[in-house]
Amino acid sequence: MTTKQKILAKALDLFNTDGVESVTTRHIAKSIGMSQGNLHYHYPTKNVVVKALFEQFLTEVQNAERFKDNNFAKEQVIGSMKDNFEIMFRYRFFFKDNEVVWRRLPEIKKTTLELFNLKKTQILQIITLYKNQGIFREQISENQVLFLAEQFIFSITSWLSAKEYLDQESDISEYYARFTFRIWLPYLKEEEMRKWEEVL
Amino acid sequence: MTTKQKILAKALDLFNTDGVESVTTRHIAKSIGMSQGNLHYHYPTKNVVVKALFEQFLTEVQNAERFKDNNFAKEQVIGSMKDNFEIMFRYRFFFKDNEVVWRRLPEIKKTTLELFNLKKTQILQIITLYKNQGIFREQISENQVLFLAEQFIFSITSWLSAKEYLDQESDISEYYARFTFRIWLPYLKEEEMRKWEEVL
DNA sequence: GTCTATACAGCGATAGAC
DNA sequence: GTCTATCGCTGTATAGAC
Repeated sequence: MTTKQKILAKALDLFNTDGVESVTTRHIAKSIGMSQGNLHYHYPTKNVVVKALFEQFLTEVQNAERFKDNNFAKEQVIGSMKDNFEIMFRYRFFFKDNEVVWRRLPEIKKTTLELFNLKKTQILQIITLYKNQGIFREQISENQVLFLAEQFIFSITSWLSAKEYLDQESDISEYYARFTFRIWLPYLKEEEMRKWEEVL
Repeated sequence: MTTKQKILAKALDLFNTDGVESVTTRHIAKSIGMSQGNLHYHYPTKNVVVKALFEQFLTEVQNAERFKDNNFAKEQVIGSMKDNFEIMFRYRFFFKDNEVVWRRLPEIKKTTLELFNLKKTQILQIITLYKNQGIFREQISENQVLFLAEQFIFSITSWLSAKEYLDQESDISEYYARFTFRIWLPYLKEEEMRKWEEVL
């Protein structure tokens, strides 16, 4: 593990537990056992550390992308969601303290919104596919299906903020992947609903 | 308007737009046109200002409580939600920057969680009532109804964080009150669904 | 109540020796 | 690469005059 990697790992750890605004370059340096001056040799400013972490996050998300082969089976969807949630959880300060980070580095806000817009497109694709396969109830209006997509995005973007309010679970990522997936159930035809409930 | 009120009003304004962590007592004092020393005469520390704002918020929420007469009609529920959302929006830094506030003042975290637990009890009450009135579809499992309550809480607690990710609307509180209410629709019997859709 | 002045701590960041 | 020392700045909080 290089010095730069050590810095990033410890910074991520501290940002997640104590918050970006209260963790200083001094804290990071001290808890690795290195001088603050040396840290600034590797990363000239605190913002550069944050940016480096965000790059790391983006890379991990891209590597975890599962839908390259256009396989949108429900097990695939729920698995992909779990992957993404797991990564988001490791970099959770970007989402729990998003406002603080965004004020410091507006370009991170921009990229994050772009990323979730991409996810939204994917979800609409999946919904349309499912719709054509006839798994939705006929009584569900067009409007309500679009609403389903919004709810989905809502859940994906906000589960980390909501975490504190709902009852805690051991495996947070797993829990919320299933939670988010459960949104679909009442929209499905009865026989589909049962099949999906088995997966959850 | 007393000096203390002026300070609170301006502090709230600045906290909402620039974030608690970056707004200083100097900023607040300067933008009212008073000295920083004087501000500290009225409120000894920044945390006391935050606490005073939270007290104000709690008072407003209590005064807006509509369910004292146990009227749980859907128009009443949606109206109450709009009221609450409107208040939350005015004090939005407590929810958008909740982590920052909670790190500074853990007692605010405690009270906030208690408040939403109360809301959760209310919602379960309402759901049970509606269930007994037979408005839910028979196919919906017991589990799924409990899930509905969780989703509801999820929406109520996180709409301000999610705001940025979804498409913006002019009247945010109104928009999200309806958004949250729409969660119910696919759980309802067909004739009820239509009646509810009219309200939205 | 309101002001000015000031003490003090902690921050990000740099300089220079090794 | 790594260290120590230090600068400049900003934020919180207090003291004392009016």
